[in-house]
Order: sequence, then C-alpha cells, then structure tokens
Amino acid sequence: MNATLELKDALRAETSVENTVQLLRALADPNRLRIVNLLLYREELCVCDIERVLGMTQTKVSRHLTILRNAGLVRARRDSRWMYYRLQADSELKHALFALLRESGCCVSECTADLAALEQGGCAVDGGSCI
Amino acid sequence: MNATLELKDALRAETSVENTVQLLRALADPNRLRIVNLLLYREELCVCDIERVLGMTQTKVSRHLTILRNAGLVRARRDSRWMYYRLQADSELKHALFALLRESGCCVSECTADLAALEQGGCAVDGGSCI
DNA sequence: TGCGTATATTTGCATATGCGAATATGTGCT
DNA sequence: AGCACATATTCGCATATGCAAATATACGCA
Repeated sequence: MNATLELKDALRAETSVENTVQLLRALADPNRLRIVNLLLYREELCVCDIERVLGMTQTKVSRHLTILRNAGLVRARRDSRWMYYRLQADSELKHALFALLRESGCCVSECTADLAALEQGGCAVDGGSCI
Repeated sequence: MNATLELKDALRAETSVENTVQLLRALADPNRLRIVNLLLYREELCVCDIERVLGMTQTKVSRHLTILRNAGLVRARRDSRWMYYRLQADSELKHALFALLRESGCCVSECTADLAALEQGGCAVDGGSCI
C-alpha cells in the first residue's frame, strides 16, 4: 500500500456527509472565508487584529469565529485579555480544504488587500501557517 | 515557471471570495453533496435515477439540481423526455473541489450505500467521471 | 473594589433556505 | 388533439442565518 492509498483510506474513515457539510457550511460565508484566509497566512491572530484588518465590527468577528470554532475549523487560546485563534487542521479533510483555499487564493482581489492590511502593523505572531 | 506555479496562477486568476462562497454554499447541503457524489462516479445521470437511488422526491431532486446548476457545478443535457446532468469542472477551483470530494469519499457510510444502489440497475451511462 | 479593555452573548428584526403539495411545462406517442 | 411520462416551478410555511445594538463576561491594573 502506497502513501496515496493510505491518505485516501484515512480520509474515508473520518468523513461522512454530515461532517463534510458542516465544514463546507462554515466556510461558505464571505466573512468567514476572509477570516480563514488571513489565518492561512498568519499562524495566529486575535479578534482585534481581524476586526481591524477586515474592517468588521467586534460583534461580527466574534460571532463568525464562534461558528468556525463550533465547526472545528479553528481553535482558540486565551492570553491575558486576548483570545488568539488559529486554524485547526486536525483531520485530513480539513487539511485538504485549507490546502485548497490556500492554493486557490480564493480571493485574488479582496484577500490580497486584506493581507496587505495585515502587513501594516498587526499585533499577532507573524509568518507561518498551519498547513 | 513549472506546472505547479501555472496551476496556482490559473487558480488565482479565476477566483474571488464571492465566487468561492457560491461554490461552497451550493455544496454545503447533504442532498446536494449526495447528488454530486453520485456524479463523481457516474458520468451522467437523469433526474429519475437520482430520485430513485437517493430516495428523494422528484421536486426535491429537481430543486437541488437547479441550485447546483446555477452555481455552475453541473450542466444539463436534454435527451427526449430525460434531462441528463453531469459535473461541470470548467474551472480549476471546481476541479479541485471535485477532486477533494472524490478523494475524501465524503461519505464513508451514506454514499457507499448510495453507490451500491446505483449499481442496481441504473438507467444512465455507466463508468467514468469528469475528473 | 472599581475601572478600562477585550471578547462573548443576547435580542429583535429582516432575509434566506428547505420542505411538501400543487401546478405548469416539455416531450413522445397514438 | 389528447394522454402519459419526465422534469420544473410556484406557493405557503417553518426554520435558519446574518445583522446591529445592547448587554454580559473575563481579565489586568490601580
């Protein structure tokens, strides 16, 4: 059995229609897709970073992060007053989805601007990504 | 420039947040995911095939196929009284999504049963797939 | 304890989505 | 034309989703 087959088997074992739908639904929103896109290029970001970079209200960012967290696409870590979020690629399907989004750019116009804004003095850990 | 870079560029050129969201939203439904899954393994299926294999009403199948068609994920061909649907992988992003779904199985339990039902006397063209 | 900052949740509302039932359209056959 | 079959659309309803505004919670600091 080669590596490709092993990957395929691992994917089959973990997936179900409902599980896949849950992940797709969580990603199928422009706000959440932009948030995930930022996290593809920054290992970790706090709510206020995302709020500032994407120009969304705090309520909006928090709500969408909660949805992403409930879908298991991100995980949170508290550091003092700040909550830091990062992608959670803890299954082959999630990993494949993140890879697809990263490769697709998913955002030639919008997200390029988002990433540029991120460069302008984000307070988060820079570089890296989970995939 | 190598093949990988060319693929990446092609993806970036065609994608936008709204376009990606439209595709994800269309896929983010259990009925539609099961329909797409069938089409990953059969080149072409008519509405009555899907209706019978998935045990859905005609109205339901038709409505969800319309949504998939509006998203550009499938295309239809009329042959006499029958409408035949097939996947439309006419962009790199769609191609990547179909490949991901096919590799993921996306359906270890449910879709295996669907595909087994499909083997039991479907009236459609068999074998093959668009990807 | 009280204050300021960071984040989360609730509330009320508008819109979107999914469903079954009924109906309409399109096609072939007689 | 009229009937039967295959598919599409409309309608009314229930539920889900997204939003802003207001409020609540959590933490650090004085």
